[in-house]
Amino acid sequence: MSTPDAPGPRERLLEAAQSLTYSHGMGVGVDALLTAANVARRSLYEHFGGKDGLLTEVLKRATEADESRYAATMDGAGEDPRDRLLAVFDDLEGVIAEPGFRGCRYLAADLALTDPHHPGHAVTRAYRERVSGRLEHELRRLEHPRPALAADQLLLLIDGALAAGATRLKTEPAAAARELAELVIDTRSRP
Amino acid sequence: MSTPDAPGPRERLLEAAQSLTYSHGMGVGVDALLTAANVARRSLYEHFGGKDGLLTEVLKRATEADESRYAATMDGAGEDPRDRLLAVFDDLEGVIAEPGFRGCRYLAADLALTDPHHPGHAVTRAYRERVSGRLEHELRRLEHPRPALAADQLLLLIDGALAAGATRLKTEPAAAARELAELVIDTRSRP
DNA sequence: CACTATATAGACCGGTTGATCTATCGGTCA
DNA sequence: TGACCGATAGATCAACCGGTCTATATAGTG
Repeated sequence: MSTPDAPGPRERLLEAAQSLTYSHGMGVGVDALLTAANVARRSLYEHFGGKDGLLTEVLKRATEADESRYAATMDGAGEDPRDRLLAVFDDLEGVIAEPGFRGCRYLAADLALTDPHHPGHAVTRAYRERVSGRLEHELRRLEHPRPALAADQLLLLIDGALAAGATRLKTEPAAAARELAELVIDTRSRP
Repeated sequence: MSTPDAPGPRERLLEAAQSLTYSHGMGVGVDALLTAANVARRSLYEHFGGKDGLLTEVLKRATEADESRYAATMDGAGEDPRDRLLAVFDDLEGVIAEPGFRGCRYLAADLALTDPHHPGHAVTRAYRERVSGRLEHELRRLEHPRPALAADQLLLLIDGALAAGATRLKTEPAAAARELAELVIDTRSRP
């Protein structure tokens, strides 16, 4: 007889925080989070120990979601590694075009969390390495001469496109990045 | 008989704010700024009208300094437009290697200033357009087939390199970006 | 000298921060 | 029924926020 939906306070808090920390930065007040999630103050400290714990968990959740998106995007492009890589940049266009787009959530988090020892940094760092690993994996399948460097370059293009998408509305960063991504991917040997 | 140095409170405040807003984000407290600058509280409101005014002026100063750096870097590379453009990416390596490097100040500011109407945004936007204009100017001198798009791509590479430099310590973003910049610059026609 | 502008130190304001607390409500299960 | 547990609302806390204030000190100019 229990309603299958009706997420608990922990879930509501995570969802509200995921949305608010992106739109208003990591500096959002606890009160705003609690109000948006309709959750008691105490529940935050019961479930996450404090604001930092909540923020860290939010980042973890976000990375999982984004990694799933990478996987789905690439799988949706078929088996060819080249198609799978370029699909990421095609998808970027939609990401940037989304209504409330404000750039890369993880870069914003790293810049906002001044304390270098904040646990959130480890989450974002690990995420980037996993994404880089996915890119490198496809490049290896293509027998790219420098898969590690090329993966770094593709990630650089992604970060650059997200930054440009957040700051230079008139440009078309996804298309610009995709064009360069093709050059990176199709490099067969040093010139 | 007046000592030529001994900057006034306004100058001291700007310098302290320029440093602290970069290392600790735009969220630094006014007290921290005043203490670091050794300036009376009132002076801040006399000279800048408030914290927002100070932050905006800090961004303005920073953009002027960075634009001078672009100009000096390019002029130091000689007359050839190709050399002048690549010098920017060579300089990037030094920028990223600086001790307290924390990524692009202006991207961080845009992400931190949640209010879309904050006057700081206009400063950063104008700065990016001027930098893009400098790049495009050199590309035109090279008779690049698509100077505007290529300038966007070079700026995207710069932002990507700065982001990677702040978040992925092991990689060499400046060199990676420079390599791609060469491809952008040397594009003579559509493939 | 006096006048004015500018800088200083620091008290003070209302509001907000993150965090801890008590008390109560509403189920579940024995 | 009654014990228990997660969740709730909300009072309360010290600390800090940006901003205004008064009073005093200093420097330059007439």
